[in-house]
Amino acid sequence: MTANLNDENTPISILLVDDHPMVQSGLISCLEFYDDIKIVGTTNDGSTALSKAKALEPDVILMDVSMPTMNGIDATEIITEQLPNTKVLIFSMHDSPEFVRSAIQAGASGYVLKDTSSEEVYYAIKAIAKGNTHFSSSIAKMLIENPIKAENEKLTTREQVILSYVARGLSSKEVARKLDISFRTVDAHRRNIKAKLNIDNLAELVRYAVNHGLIEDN
Amino acid sequence: MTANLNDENTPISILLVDDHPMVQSGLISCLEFYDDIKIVGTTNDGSTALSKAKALEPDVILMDVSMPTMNGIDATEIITEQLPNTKVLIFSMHDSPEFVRSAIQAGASGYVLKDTSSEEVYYAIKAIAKGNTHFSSSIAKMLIENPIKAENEKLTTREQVILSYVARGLSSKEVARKLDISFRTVDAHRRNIKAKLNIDNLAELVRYAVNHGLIEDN
DNA sequence: AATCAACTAGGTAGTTATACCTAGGTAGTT
DNA sequence: AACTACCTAGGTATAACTACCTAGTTGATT
Repeated sequence: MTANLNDENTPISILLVDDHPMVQSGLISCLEFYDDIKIVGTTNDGSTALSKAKALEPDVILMDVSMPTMNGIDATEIITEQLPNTKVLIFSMHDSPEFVRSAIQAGASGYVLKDTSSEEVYYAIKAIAKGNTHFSSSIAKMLIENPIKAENEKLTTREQVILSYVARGLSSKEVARKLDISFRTVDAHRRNIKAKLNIDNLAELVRYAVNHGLIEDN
Repeated sequence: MTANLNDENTPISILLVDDHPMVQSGLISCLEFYDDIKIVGTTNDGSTALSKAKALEPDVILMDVSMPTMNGIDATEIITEQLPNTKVLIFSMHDSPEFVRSAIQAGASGYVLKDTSSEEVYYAIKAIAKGNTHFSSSIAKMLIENPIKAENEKLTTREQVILSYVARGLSSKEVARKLDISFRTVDAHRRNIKAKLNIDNLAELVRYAVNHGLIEDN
């Protein structure tokens, strides 16, 4: 619980991205205690996070997932591609396998849940700034129990799109019109999705979509 | 933005209930600025909130909704029943009509979203401590557009049972066998449910059931 | 060049859901 | 006694979903 200096003299620069003012305040008040890390900017949305990241070139971005106009996963994907020296630490309340998997595939170096302590957030920042990774213990456990599915068991991008529409209540015909494909194709995708997930009714499919973040829960 | 004294000399006592340490820290650091309110306790779960509320008898409880072991709505229902002098202000990121309606019916005096500023949280606390109510503007707008349903628009017990089976993935025939009634009857119930909820497809019905706790979200 | 995964799409048939209709029995209220 | 809400259930017809089948195109990999 003591303030540490990192190896170099310059503290780790951090950009906070979170649309909840209280979470921002909490992070600021908890992290300002450490003098080897320094918050150089804050913002509350993925798209402004892009411009701020380019302007500030922070060492680490603490990134929320659900935000207006651009979510944290999409922002992470762009940032890690354009700014290879900037590491992204996801700070989210969602612990579903799909969210975590998406974050990792988008290039995030770590994933901590919002119910973790400030100490752990600090250590996670230090770890990923050094080039390592850090995941909350429950996330790590989940990744072990629910390993990233074998390639042939995952839903493809197209299947996820189809499922998200179906779970929103669109019929196969409506999805077909939306995507400008035949309803036969939508039908085939639905069958493949259900086969992959070992589900044989629409209700469970909808619950799968809700539980895996394929759909907003309004 | 100046610190105010309230009418009496004793500040408003507040119990924080939120399972996110950063949100707690944020609220503490933002609210300690005002000397007419005082945080007398914090906890991270609904069931411990009950015991702390009884022990501390705070004027206001700032209550999160989604928490482990007991959610904020259930805790609010018990607290407002047993401690009529304690007001509950829901502090949630969920803005769906169902959550808000449940909170109000559970006896909450106000509902603010987590993306609101510390000033608004402060004013909300002051308002409900005086016996008034306070809702975030988007919540208030939503309540006007989507008014709380009248008693005759709520689902009956039988309809809830039917819906819970349907949302689990059972067909009308299967539900009929389960309840030992005709599938025609199940069908009629399904139509009535959809008419009441203004929903015209199974997917939205399932999501309604999930969002209303009619079904475990495994 | 061959293979494979993904996306595409059609045929046929059976099941299920949905939308209309009507209507009887029961329990509680006015 | 009349009214109402609720649960019950049948008829009919259409729309949607589901399960089988086959098969072409594309793009990446070997």
